[in-house]
Parts: sequence; C-alpha cells; structure tokens
Amino acid sequence: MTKISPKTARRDRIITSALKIFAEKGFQDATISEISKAAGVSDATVYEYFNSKEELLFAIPEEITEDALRGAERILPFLRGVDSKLRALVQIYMTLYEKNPQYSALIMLHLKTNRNFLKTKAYEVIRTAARMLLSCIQEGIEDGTFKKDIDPYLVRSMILGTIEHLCTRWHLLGTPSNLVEQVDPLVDLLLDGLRVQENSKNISLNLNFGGDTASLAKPASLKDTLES
Amino acid sequence: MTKISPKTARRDRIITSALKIFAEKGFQDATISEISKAAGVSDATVYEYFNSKEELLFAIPEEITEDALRGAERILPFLRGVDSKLRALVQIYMTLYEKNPQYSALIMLHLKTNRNFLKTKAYEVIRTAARMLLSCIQEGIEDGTFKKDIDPYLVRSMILGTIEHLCTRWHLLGTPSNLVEQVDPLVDLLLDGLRVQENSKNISLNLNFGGDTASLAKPASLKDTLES
Amino acid sequence: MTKISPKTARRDRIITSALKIFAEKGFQDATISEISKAAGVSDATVYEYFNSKEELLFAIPEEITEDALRGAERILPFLRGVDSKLRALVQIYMTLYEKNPQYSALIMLHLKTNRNFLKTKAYEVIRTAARMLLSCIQEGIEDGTFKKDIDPYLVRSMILGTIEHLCTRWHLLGTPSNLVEQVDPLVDLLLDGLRVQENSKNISLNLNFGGDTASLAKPASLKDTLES
Amino acid sequence: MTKISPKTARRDRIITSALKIFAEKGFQDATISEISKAAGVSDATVYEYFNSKEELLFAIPEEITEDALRGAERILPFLRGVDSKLRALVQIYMTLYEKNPQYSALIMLHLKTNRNFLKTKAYEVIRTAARMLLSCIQEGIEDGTFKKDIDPYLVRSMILGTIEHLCTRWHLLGTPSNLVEQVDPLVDLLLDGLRVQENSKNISLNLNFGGDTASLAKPASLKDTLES
DNA sequence: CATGAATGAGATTTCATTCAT
DNA sequence: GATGAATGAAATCTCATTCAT
Repeated sequence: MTKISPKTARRDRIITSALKIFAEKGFQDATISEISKAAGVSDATVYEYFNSKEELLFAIPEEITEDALRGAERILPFLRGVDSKLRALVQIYMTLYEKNPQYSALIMLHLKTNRNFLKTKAYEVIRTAARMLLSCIQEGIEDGTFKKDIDPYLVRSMILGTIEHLCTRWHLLGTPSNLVEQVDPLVDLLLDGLRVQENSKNISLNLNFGGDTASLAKPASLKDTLES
Repeated sequence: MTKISPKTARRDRIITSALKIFAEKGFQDATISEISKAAGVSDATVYEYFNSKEELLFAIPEEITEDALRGAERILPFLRGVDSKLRALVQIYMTLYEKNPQYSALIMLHLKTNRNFLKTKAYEVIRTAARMLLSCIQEGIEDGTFKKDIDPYLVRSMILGTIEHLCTRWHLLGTPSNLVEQVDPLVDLLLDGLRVQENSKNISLNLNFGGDTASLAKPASLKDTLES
Repeated sequence: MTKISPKTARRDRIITSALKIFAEKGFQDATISEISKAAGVSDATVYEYFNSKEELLFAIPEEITEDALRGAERILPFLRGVDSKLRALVQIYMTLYEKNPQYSALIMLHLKTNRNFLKTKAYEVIRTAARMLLSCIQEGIEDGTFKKDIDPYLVRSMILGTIEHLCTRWHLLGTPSNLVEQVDPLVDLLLDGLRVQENSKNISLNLNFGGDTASLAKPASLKDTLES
Repeated sequence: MTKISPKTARRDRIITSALKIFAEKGFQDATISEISKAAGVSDATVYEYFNSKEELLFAIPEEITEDALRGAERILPFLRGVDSKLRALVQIYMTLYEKNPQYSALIMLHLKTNRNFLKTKAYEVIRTAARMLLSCIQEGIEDGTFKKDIDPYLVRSMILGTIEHLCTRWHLLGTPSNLVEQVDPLVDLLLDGLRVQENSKNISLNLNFGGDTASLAKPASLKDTLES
C-alpha cells in the first residue's frame, strides 16, 4: 500500500539498531556511534532523523506500542464478560513482551523508570492501554462480577505490577522461562485469590437453608480450571 | 553506646549524600563531585572510602536493607497464621519504602534493573527477604490455608510486583499518596481474589444466623493493625 | 605529486608536535593538551587519530625509522667490502641521529628502555636494521676479513652500544658536539680489532726492504672517505 | 662496629623496597604507597626520610655505587699494566651489574636518561668511576701500550656503551644470559684494536730474515705508532 | 617519631553534537 | 540528503604530599 520511501527505510534501520543496542546496554552505555554503525549510516545521519539521543530513545517504542494497542482494540470487542476481557488483556501484554524481547527489555529495564519518558508519545499510548485495563476492572465492578469495594486502581497495579515483575525477572534472571504460560495461573489467582475457599460446604449449607446460589457456584473458576 | 569514629561518621555522610543524589538523578547523571560537595569532603576522599563510583552506589543500600531484614526477622515469630505473616511482610515492605523514600527511589528507579546490582551484597539480603516471603506462601500451601495448586513463585511475583509497581508509581506520579494504606486492600485481594465470592463462610453464616458477624470481618487485618 | 589530504596533514602535525614534546619532556611529563595545542587541534582530535597517548608515542618513530631503513638498503648495495659496509652503517646511524635530534632524543632517552616499545612496529624496523649490521659482521667473518673466533653479537653490541652511548651523551651533556665526526675514529678502532692483521706480509716486506710503507697505511680509510 | 640505629634500619628498608619497585616499574609507575607498604611503613614515614619521591629515587644508588667505587679503588693498585686494569674495570662493572640486577635495571632503564640524575651525588660517584676508566686509557696511551692517536673519550664511550648495551639487553631481552662471560671477549676485542700489534707471524718473519729480533718485541706496536 | 586521613591538582579519555562539503 | 571530521565539555580516578595527633 504505502510505498516505503528510502528515507523511511533508513529511519527504520536506525530505530531497529537503536532498539537492539539500547535494550542490551541501556541508554547511557550505548553510543550513537555504535547505533549508527549497526544501522549502516553515519553518526551525523542519525541526527538527520532525530534531534538528540534521547529523542531517538523515545521514538523507538512508538510504533510497536501503537500497533499493540490497536491489536488490543481489535480483539476486545469480540469478548464477552470481564473475566474474558481481563484474561485477554493480560495475555496481550504477556504475548507482546515475550514475542518482542528487545522491546520489553527496553521498556522494563530502561524506560519504565525514566522520568522524561512520562512526557512521551509512546508513554501516552501505554497509558491508553492501561486505561483499557482499568475500564475492564471498573466494568467488572459495575456489572457485579467483581466485588464492589475493591479499588480498581489497586487491582490494575496488581496486574501490571505482576506482569512487569515477571517480565523483568525473565530478562534479568531468565525465570520464568516463558511468560505466556503465566497468564492463566495469574488471572485465576487474581480472580479467586490465594485462600482456599471452603465454600463448597458453606454453599451447600446456604442452599439448604434458603439460598438460591446454586447457579453461582464459582462457574468462572471452574471454567477457568478447565481452560487452563 | 558505640563510639562513632570520625571515620565512620564521614563514611556515613558520604553514603547519605550519595543516597540523596543518586536517588534524585540516577547513577549516571550524578557526579562524584556533587556527592562529595554535599558530604563536605573532597572528591578524593570519596575514593578513600569507596574504590569506584559504582562501589559507592552499591554500598548505599547495604545497611538499610540489612536492618530491614533483621526487623522482619524480629517481627515474624510473633505472628500466627500465614495470613498474618503475609500481611505483616507486605506491611514491612511498604513501611520500609514509604518511610525511606530516597532508599526506595534508589532501589525502584535505579538499582532494580541494574545487572551488576544482582551480584551485590545488598541484593543478596533482598533475596533473603524474598525467600522469607516465598516460605510464607509455601507454608500456607502446606498447612491448607492456601490452595494446593498455586505456584508460590507466581504468588510472590504478584506480591512483589504489586508492591514495586505501587512504589514506583508513588515516586514517579505521586499516586497513591500513601503506600501503607494499600497494605490491607492488597492483601485482602490477594487472599480472596477479585471476584465476588457468593460462597463465603461469612455470607453463609450470615444467612444462617442472621447474626452480626461484622466484627469478624477481616480478622487478620484487625490483628495486624494491633501488631503493627 | 601525491596529494596531501588534509587528514594526513593534520596527523603529521600531531606527530610532529608530539615528537617535539615527548622528546623534550618524556612520555609521562608531556600532556596531550600540550601536544594538541602545539598541533593546533583539540585534545579530542588527537584521539581521533590515535587511540591512546601511548599509541601516539609509538606512532612517532614509525615513518622516520622506516625511511632510514630504506635509505640504508638503497646505499649498501653500492658498497664493496665489509669494511666499507660497516663504516657506512655506522655513518647512517650517526647521521640519522645527528640530523634528527628530536627523533634520536626520543629513541635514546625515552623509548629504548620502554618495554612496550619492544612490541612496536617501529621497533621491528629497528631490529631489521640491527640485523643488517649483524649480517655485515657475519659476512666479514665468513670472507676472512674479520677474525674467525669473534662473537658477532658482541661486536654488534659494541657498535650499537657505542653509537647509543655517544648519542645519549650528546643529548644529555652536549659532548661530543658532533656525532658524524666520530664515525671514522670509531670504525677504525673497531676494525683494527676485528680485522685479521695482515701484517706478516707487510712486516716481512718492511724487514726485507727497510722501506717506509707509510703511504700504504690505512688504505681502507681513504676509500671510506671517498665513499662516505 | 657501628650500631645500626632503628632509624637507619628503617631508612634502609625503604630504600630496599624502593629499589625493587622502581627497578620493576620505573619512577612514574611506582607509587609511594606501594613502596611504603613493601617497606612496612606508612606513606608519611617515607617523607620523614626523603623530601620527595625523586629524592628517594636518587638516594637509592648512592650507597651501592660508592661501595662499588671503593671496591674498584681497592683492587686497582694490585694490578700492573693497563691491560689488566682495563680488564679489571670492565669486570668490575659487569660483576656489579650482574650481581645487583635491581640496581643495574634502575640505572640502565630508569636513571641513565634522567636529566635530574646528572645533578645527583650518586651520579658524581659514577663519574668518578668513569674517570678512572678514562685515566686507565690515557695511561695506556702515555705508556705506549695504546696507540697514540686514539681518542680516550671515544674509547671510554665504546667501553661504557658496550657494557650498558649488554646490560640493557640482558634486562629487556634476557640476552646475553650472562654478563661476566662477556668481559674477556669484549676486552680482547678492544685491546686488539688498541694495543700495539705484537703479531706472532710478524715476529717469526722477523726472526727468519734478520736474526735476533728479541729486542723487537711488540714490533707491531711500533709500526702502529709510526703508521698512525 | 610515626602515621591515618585528607586533598589539591590534574590528565586521560569519552561522546553527543555540529557543520562544511 | 549524507557524512567525515572536529571538538567542547566533562567526569572519573590517581597520587604525591601535608598535617594534626
């Protein structure tokens, strides 16, 4: 469709090289020289496309982050139920990070804690994605799937914090060896908690004494168990 | 009690200044000159106490991290039940991070993703603390408090990931404004999950007896409050 | 003929300045700053051309040493007899050192005792020249000009040692005031020791005729004078 | 006899350590710290005994050089003939250098080319020794052992240059493996050049043709004298 | 007298960035 | 538009030397 101008191709080569090198060595330890060499251009050419080293750094995650967001937006409308949406969102994150290790290394190890990154276009996209996650949680609260008294921001922090922690460990320590496999266990735990629910008995008692909660017996969790 | 040698005092001043400056600007953007000036010594004196800038960086968290670990080891024996222990551990982390914002900024923003930090003495202490958390989770599984089929490593990553995410947000965005307040909501969510449990004992008991079991709500958290 | 690229010119200016300053003050007491200023470039520019101060030091003697070697190789084929060759070699050394006092000061005072210099390209050239000298001595032994039982390595050490001693004194003490003038006295002294004394014939002739063979004295030196 | 005061002992330890370390690494690459540690004293103590690093450097060769000179002065009176004296002097140098490799490394590799060393007490002693050598040569000229027209300074430079060259090579390249063994070959080479030639062949020829040439002992030297 | 402790004074080296061609 | 070449501006780190105790 869109013709790739040689200019765009060059820019892409610079970004690709920069991603690789920044991800490996971090912002400060990478040099423009190294990046330009890897991209097959001169130092000065890098400055034709980006005004500064930092601008280059921040340009890297733009495209991929936007693509990922668009992907999520395409998938979500097909899902019914906040459980499913939540699970899908977690899976989207994990898949993105696992399939694009240089990208996730850059984000987790080098950008996440960079104050200037917060003012960035790419960060704005990331916030949009985070807002989708928040909406999903809020929706769950509103529709009665989730508890009424939970703090959706806290829940979101749990989800993102866990994802990021796993991803960071994956990069630094190599464990877990696989991120996507963690999706279901993680979502199941989020939904149902750690604690043994001694409710089968209770529920039966409830049912005995008047409750009509039979149909509510943790259907999702059962389903999840099957699915996982 | 212990006489503070002038040498130790000087070393401490250097560490304190370094903590402040590294926390604010990061390792690369901080200069030895700045740190030495803040400590009231010369550049060369910094090198009398630390062989390199990086050695100084890594020396900073040593003491405080060890102190925190010892604090945790003093508290835990007094707690009964994995719930209480888990809650206490989360609270210890959050309290540490909130009371020592420079320390937590240093760890969250600058050390956590530093590969060399992994080889450090302070990191070893951090791992010890993380092992305590893991043991607590495993204990919960063994004693039937927690579900049998959960992955204790995943649970730990959830806990640490959430704590770190909250702490990082706190530093970068200022929200939440308070970390310790997040302890109970977080632990409750961890223990019981997001999803409305229409099965809880509480409910069934409520239904059965119509009684005021309100006071039993979240017993552990009350206990924790007293203990903390 | 050959266009001098501005880059080469700049490099040459740096080398020239470095020669002057290193020769005067030695490696450690010379600063890059001083050299770059003398060359009319910035400190950083010096590092565009040479990777380190030491690399710059070792680059200095390369060209001149090679030129000198090539000069020697052009001259020697025209000489007949090891006497003449030996004399020519000594003269080549002395001329080189006297005409290029900065070069010889650098070599004699600063490089000759530098262990790293031994691994250098310029030193390799110097060794080649020294091998020429050795060959000449060996040739003299083989063709019967020199005594059979002399150690050619020792002779070479005598020659080079003397040259270097004279040159070093010349630099440090100003005496002798002239190096090339020492060539003939030195070679004569050396040869009269080395050379097989063909005096039987002379003497017998003397005795036979009682004549004055004064006019035959030191024929080689006359020849040398012409050749030199 | 003389009691060794602890002060002298300390000074000696410092000098010994300094000799070792300066000889190994040179003046600039050796540090006071290293030397003081090797001597078992503090940095500051070094400065109690020597006003500067350079003063320490120059103090090192004092004693040993003086001892060597005194040794030579004790030996020479027992020798008859400049040949013997010359040989003895060369042997004294070589022995000194070979038996005291740290000392000779210091002199050859680090002091010989140091301009400030020339103003030094130790250098004065070295000059005295060199003057003995010169006197010996001059004596040889005067008493007719050596040719009349040789330049004694040049001869001295030949002798010292050769010795130093051999010694330097010995340190830097390990060859020759033995210095003292070079004494006789060297002196023989020198003398055969210097000395009036008393060639066996000549003598026999003399005897053939002229009867009693007993009185003609050393005819070559006579001839040389005439020719030169 | 010995020294622990401190530091002044630099020097090398690195790189992001600029600019003329 | 691309780049070769140059450099300004620092920052880390080193050490000889000093001085109070």
